Amino acid sequence: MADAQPIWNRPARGARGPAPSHSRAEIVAAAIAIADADGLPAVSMRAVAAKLGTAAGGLYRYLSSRDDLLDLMTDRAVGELEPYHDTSGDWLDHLVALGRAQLDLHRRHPWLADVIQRPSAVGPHALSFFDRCLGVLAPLDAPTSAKFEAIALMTGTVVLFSRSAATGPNPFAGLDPTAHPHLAAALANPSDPGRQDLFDHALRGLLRGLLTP
Amino acid sequence: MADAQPIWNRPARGARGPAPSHSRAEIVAAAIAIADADGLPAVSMRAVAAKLGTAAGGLYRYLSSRDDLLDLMTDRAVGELEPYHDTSGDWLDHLVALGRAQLDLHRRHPWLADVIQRPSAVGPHALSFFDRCLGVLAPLDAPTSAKFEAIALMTGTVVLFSRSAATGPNPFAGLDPTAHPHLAAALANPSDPGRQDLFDHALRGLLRGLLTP
DNA sequence: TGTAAACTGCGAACCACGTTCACGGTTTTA
DNA sequence: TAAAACCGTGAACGTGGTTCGCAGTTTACA
Repeated sequence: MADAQPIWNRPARGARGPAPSHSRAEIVAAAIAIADADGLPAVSMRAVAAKLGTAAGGLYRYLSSRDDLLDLMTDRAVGELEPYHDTSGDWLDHLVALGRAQLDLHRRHPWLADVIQRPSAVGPHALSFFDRCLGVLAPLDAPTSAKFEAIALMTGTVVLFSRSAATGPNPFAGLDPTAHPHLAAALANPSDPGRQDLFDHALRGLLRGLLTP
Repeated sequence: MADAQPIWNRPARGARGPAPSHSRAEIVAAAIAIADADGLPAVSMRAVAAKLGTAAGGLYRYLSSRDDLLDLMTDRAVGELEPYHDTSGDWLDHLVALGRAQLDLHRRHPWLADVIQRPSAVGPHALSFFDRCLGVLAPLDAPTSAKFEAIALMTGTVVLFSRSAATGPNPFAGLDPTAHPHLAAALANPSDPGRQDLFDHALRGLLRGLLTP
């Protein structure tokens, strides 16, 4: 009953009692270090507590659930996108640059793709990012709903490319060419252009298609 | 060591011994029923086994892990998209129609969004769907990589809309207007056009932007 | 100043989960 | 007919999130 509010609006500690040995920031940092090194499944309460030299149950003095921890991790990582420098020039260039920064962030923290979609993970830094994108789009005359979709799908594109970079060999091993003729034909000719600016090109096309009449 | 192959290439049973009381199809149907009713976390081995009136350990005669079960569930659900009727007319209209069918599928099985991204979930029906999309795009003169991205992002759009329909109230409750001015302004004027064809419009814009020079 | 309330870290415990295993019974192969 | 392969069962293992009681510590208040 103590957490009717999301964790960002909850105070870290009360007034009485001894000073805590740790802090939310310290716990979140340890959890992110584990996730960066060994992946999200390795982020167990016991592992995080062990990295801090404490017991698992003690973490619940600082958070009320593992989901809270994931939310804090997410928003802290998103905070690495700041500070945002000033807006100038074309909105499309600017938004693509924001998307590329987001992609870099996801490459640094591959676990982000697995936690970022949960609604509870929208924290203050995520709001700042969202607000920033809307600011870039402000001079554009497009319906608000279209701008919302565009930003959401930009993140979707980031997740897509981040995941495809982290995945192993393609899942099309040993498929039947007669059953899937078009797929076989497409895989036959490796007409990949420069893999470098594939992301830029895709994101540009997406945004232009979504925000241009 | 028995499952070096993905589960679709593994035989269901051996030659000797008594006839099995169940089948993979029956198990998958029970699991899907549970997921549809109570969500993906409710799909535990024990719950699926209980619905079949058997013990949890017995399921491992048919599958080798819970991930296998999720893979089978995914591909079976994707199979509901078939049969595909003949191609005719504009490629864009056709692809949007495929996307809408995909969205209907995700509304019927909201848990799909949480399992569809895993690489191991690409089964024969998913390959058929992919091949079908490529067939629709065949007359189009665009690089293969662009077509792949477009199809992947189409699925991303479906997941986005499916999730936003399933999510509760918006996560922008009680935000600080001074900290996020653009966001507050955007939320102030409810300029939502008809929520009906929002998906169609977004998907059209996305595909056109991605596949048009 | 003293006492009660609120807080701290700690460890044991609970429960659910995925998975394994030995067992007795059943069907096929040789 | 005997051996081999398979079946379902139920108990068990290990791990995970979470709860709880305990003893010690700090603050608020009379």
